[in-house]
Amino acid sequence: MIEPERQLDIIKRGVSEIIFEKELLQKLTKSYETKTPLKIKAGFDPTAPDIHLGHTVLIEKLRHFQELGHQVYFLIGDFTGMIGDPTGRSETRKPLTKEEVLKNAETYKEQVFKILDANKTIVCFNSQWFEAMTAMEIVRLGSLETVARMLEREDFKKRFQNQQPISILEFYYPLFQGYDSVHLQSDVELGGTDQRFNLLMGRSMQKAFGQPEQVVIMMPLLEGTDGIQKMSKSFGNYIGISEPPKEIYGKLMSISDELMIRYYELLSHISNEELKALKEGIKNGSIHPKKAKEDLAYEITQRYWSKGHADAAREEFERIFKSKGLPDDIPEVTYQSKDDETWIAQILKDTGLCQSTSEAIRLIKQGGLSIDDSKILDANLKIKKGQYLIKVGKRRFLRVLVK
RNA sequence: GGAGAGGUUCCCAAGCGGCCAAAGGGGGCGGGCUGUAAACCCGCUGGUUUAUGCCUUCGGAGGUUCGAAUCCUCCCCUCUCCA
Repeated sequence: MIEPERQLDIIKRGVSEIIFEKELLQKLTKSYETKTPLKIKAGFDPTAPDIHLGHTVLIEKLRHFQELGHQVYFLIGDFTGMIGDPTGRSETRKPLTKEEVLKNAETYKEQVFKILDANKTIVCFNSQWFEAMTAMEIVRLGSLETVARMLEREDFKKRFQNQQPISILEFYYPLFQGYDSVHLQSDVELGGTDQRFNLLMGRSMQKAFGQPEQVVIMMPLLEGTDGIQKMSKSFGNYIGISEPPKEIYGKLMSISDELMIRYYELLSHISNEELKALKEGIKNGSIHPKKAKEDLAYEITQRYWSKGHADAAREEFERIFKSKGLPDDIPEVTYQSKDDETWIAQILKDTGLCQSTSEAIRLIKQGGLSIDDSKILDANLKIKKGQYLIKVGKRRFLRVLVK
C-alpha cells in the first residue's frame, strides 16, 4: 500500500467533489497505519443492464480504489430497483419484477468485470437486508427525515414546482439508499453528482445509527455524444461498452472536438502530463484534432474489445468515410416480391430501412437514397428482380435480393 | 371531502365550432459544408403504391351540430389552495 497523500492524489483525479477531503485523508491514514482496507461502496440501479461510457467514469474510479488495495462493494440495488428511483426525469418509474432485476444484475456483472477485478470485488444485493426488515423497522426509517428536507432535493423540488406527481413511495428511495451505507458500514461512497442528495443521506443515516459518516465522492456526469445532455439511454446519446467495435469507434469519431477533450479527461488512461501536452498541441496546431480523436476512439475500442478489433474498426472507418467505400459486412436480405416489379418505397419499408412508405418517399425526394452507387430521385421507381445494394442516408447499407 | 387549474401529434407548447393532420420551439431524419466533427445553411418530420382522395390522431366514453381538439354530460389522471 502506498502512502495516504499519494493515494489521495490518484483518487482526486477527475472527481467533481469530495465531502470531505479532510475526512478522506484521515480515513486513508488510519487505513494505512492499521493495514485495513477501506470499504468503498457504489450502488447500481439494475434497471439499466447496458453499461455505457457514462457509467464507466465511476467504475474506473472504483478501479483506482481497488488498485490502491481497498475493498470495493459493488452494490446492486435490486430492492430499490423494484421501487424505482425518481432520478430520471419527472416520470415515476415502473417497478421491475424480481426476475427482471436479477437478470439485469447478471448482465451488469459481466460488463463491469471488464473494468474491475472480479476476484477483488464484493457484489451484494440490498434486497438481502431489506427483505429481512420488519414493517416497524421500515416505518422507523421514515421517521429519520422530514418532508421539507426531501423537497430540498433538486428533482423533487422541480417536480413539485412544475405540478408533477411525486409519490410517497419515492421519498423512501433515498432513505433506503442511505440505509445501505449503514448496513455495509461503508467508509466511502461513490456516485455521480446527480446522486448528491442520496449520497449525503448515507451520512445522515449512519449518524442516526451511531456510525462514523462515510466520505462522499462525486464524479461528474459524462455528456453524451450530443455534447449537451448527460449520457443516457433514454436520450439516445450513449456509447455502450458492449456495442460492436465499429459502433464504439464510429460514435466516438462523431463527437465534437470540445467534447473529445472532456472524454480524454474522464475516460482515457493517459496521464495528466500527456493530457496537458495534448491540449497544448491542439491549441497551437501541432496536433490535428482528428488525429487525437482517432487515438481516443482507438483506445476505448481496444479497452472493451481488443487490439485487433480496434484496428479493424479504424480501417473500416477510413474506408467508408474517407474513401467513400463500403463496410465489409453489409447485411443481406432476401425480398419476396409478389409481382415482376416492386415499388422501391415498399421495399424500403418492408426491409426496415424506413418506418413507412411515406418516410421512404420523403427520403427519396430529399436525395437520401442510392441504389448500386447511383442516386435515386424518383419516388415512383419500381425495380425488377435481382440483387441490389441499397444505401440510405450516410450509414445505412443493405444488400437486397429481390426474388 | 370542498373550491380552482390542467391533460394536444416523440418532448415542450399554441389552437377554443369549419380556413386543423393541427402554429412555434426542441429533438430526430435527409441534403449542403467538413475531419461521416462541432457550428452553420436548406428541406422533411401521422398512415396509405403518390391521392385538391381515403383512414387514424388532440386523456376515456357518450351527446349536441351539416360539421368538434374546440360546446354539453359522465368517468379517469395530475397539480394548487382549504379541511
